[in-house]
Amino acid sequence: MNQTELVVLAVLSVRPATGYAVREVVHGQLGAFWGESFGQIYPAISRLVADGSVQPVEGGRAGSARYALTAAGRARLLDGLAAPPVPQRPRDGTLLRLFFGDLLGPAACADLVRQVRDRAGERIAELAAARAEVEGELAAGEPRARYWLMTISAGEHTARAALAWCEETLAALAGEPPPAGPLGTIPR
Amino acid sequence: MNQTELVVLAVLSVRPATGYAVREVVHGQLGAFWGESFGQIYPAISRLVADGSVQPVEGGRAGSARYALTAAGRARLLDGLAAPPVPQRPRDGTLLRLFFGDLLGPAACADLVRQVRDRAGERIAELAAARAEVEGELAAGEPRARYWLMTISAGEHTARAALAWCEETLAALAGEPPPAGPLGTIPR
DNA sequence: CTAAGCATGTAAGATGTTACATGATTAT
DNA sequence: ATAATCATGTAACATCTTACATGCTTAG
Repeated sequence: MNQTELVVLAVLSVRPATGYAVREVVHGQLGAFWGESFGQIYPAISRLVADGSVQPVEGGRAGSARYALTAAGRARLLDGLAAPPVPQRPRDGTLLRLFFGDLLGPAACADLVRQVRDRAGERIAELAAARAEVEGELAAGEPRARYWLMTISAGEHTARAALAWCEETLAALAGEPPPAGPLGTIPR
Repeated sequence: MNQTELVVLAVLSVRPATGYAVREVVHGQLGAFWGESFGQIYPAISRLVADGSVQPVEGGRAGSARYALTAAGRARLLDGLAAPPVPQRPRDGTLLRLFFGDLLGPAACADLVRQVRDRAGERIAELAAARAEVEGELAAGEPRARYWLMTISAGEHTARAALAWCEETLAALAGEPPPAGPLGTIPR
């Protein structure tokens, strides 16, 4: 089972849904740490139907199909969740550019860092809103909300760390301008 | 130009190298935020030779070729670095499993978090060693070291944030055991 | 000599993105 | 009506991993 099939099974374990709705959940609820496109989700659902993990059920609008987990699908989901997470290949374009910052220059580097900072700021606001909502659901007696809060907290820690790093790095980029040799010093 | 070609050009901008040595640099110096396999690097070098960005030069052992940036390659490198970083699709298998933590159970979730914590701890140690080395190079007059330290600092902030989140999350997983209804309370 | 490390490359298959094509339903 | 949103799917292409096959060089 691949990662896309795993997340589709997980989403369908909550309630039956159309392919479109699965993607909505992935973007909305899991978007902070997971992404899928239609081009992956629809073929994944086809495979899951073919292997009996999932079956179409009533309840959608005409011309659309909602899918529900079968018992076999639930078993496969639990297997997949129990397997160790697949590590993701690291690929941070900002840090790559910063590592070769002497080619790009300090001003362009500062621009990149400011973009990271701004995105982290927006992210913190989004996560605060999500936290408020999920805390409400927890208070309303939704026991899974306690797990949802852990993932929100992960995002918050990460975003705050990014913010702190950005401030530190912007100071470093501004405070020690490139050794362009101020008049009076003799570069050698 | 794709991301692999960009990083190959960037590495070759430092000094000419074999494909094998490019990969060594990517793993060793950039490994904290970038990854490439031979299956990507060798074809990328072929394409860069074909389009004149890179050319074979003398200096390797027999049967191997070292490659150097051409003027055109340097121009393409600067273009590529100036382009906005390509955002990476998020895919955190640990957070996915935690989000659906009620399916996996609190004990398995705690195991996952402990693994993240242990990896973060190792990472902090590695980064401390890297920092010491790069600070030495900065003191020895290597001006690019100041950029290298910024990327090390990013790793440190991220790893410390991960550590803090893990401790918090382990406490949450242990402190509020699953609402299995202690004797005396009436679940409804 | 022989093992470890240096070095190159390809082929198959998995994975993932993007754009396109199509059409139903709902709200304004 | 008509625009926005819901909904499904495919085809082309790009990307990436993994395993395999091969052989040189250097240190012990």
